[in-house]
Amino acid sequence: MEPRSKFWIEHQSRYLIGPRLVQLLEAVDRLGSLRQAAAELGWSYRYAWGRVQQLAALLDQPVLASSAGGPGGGGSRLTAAGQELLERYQQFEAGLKEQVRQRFNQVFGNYTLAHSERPRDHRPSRRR
Amino acid sequence: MEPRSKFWIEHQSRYLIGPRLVQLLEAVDRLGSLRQAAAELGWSYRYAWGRVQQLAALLDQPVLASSAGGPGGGGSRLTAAGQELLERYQQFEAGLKEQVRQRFNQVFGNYTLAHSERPRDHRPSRRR
DNA sequence: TGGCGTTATGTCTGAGGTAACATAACGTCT
DNA sequence: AGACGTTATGTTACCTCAGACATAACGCCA
Repeated sequence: MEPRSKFWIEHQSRYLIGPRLVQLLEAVDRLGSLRQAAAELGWSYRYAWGRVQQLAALLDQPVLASSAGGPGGGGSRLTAAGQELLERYQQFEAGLKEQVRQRFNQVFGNYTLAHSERPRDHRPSRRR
Repeated sequence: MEPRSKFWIEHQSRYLIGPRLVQLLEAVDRLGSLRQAAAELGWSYRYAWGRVQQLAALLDQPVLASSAGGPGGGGSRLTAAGQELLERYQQFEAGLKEQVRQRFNQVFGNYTLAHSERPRDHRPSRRR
């Protein structure tokens, strides 16, 4: 048994950013290209572009500074706003998964799935 | 901006239980009827039943002890296994949301959505 | 015996999120 | 001029899952 958790941030009750979009921004930052970043995550470029646009619309400012054409065909870099949001989210999420894991171990450390125990009051072979 | 989080537990990489299913089990425990519990959460009985079956299949043992017919038309109670899983999950989740909120405030407490700042190097009116 | 409220189960639909397909435009380099 | 790799964008298809609909069976009670 494994604990799972997900953390994200909303703005005006609309999804702003979460772990997957952050992964995308990290990849763009590292690779300098939205297309390459999408490919690395196994996303379609179209989808990745849409996610970035959605974020930019909610922030009311661009997340990527992009150019089509030019050396290498063009590329995308993070804007200062995109960079800052990325870094803040990374700090936000850092360690939280570990806290979840610790609490899970505290609570479920001595838990055994009961089919390894002998059941006491169990009607015999009443399988549906 | 609001932090959001979700916690659940998997077993053999398959979804076992999370906040919504726990809500259902709590309601069954309180009301003594799966149908009434589903109604309280706004679920269809069919859907609630399916969720419980899925959990039981993964646990390899029943979660509810049910009877059709009888006083009140029948009903469902939690099995000991269901009860224990419910209680452990409740302990697991308790307080975690608060920890998330605290970390969010630490990291984003002084964050201002940038359209309230004056941008420095911004091409004028380059709207798409 | 018929009504009632429940459990049990098969089947179908709808919505959201993801991916795929198809273009167009851009700028550099050969 | 043409090839290349990128950004930009509309449209379509799909897949999962939440939920609805329909039906049967059960056991008490009037």
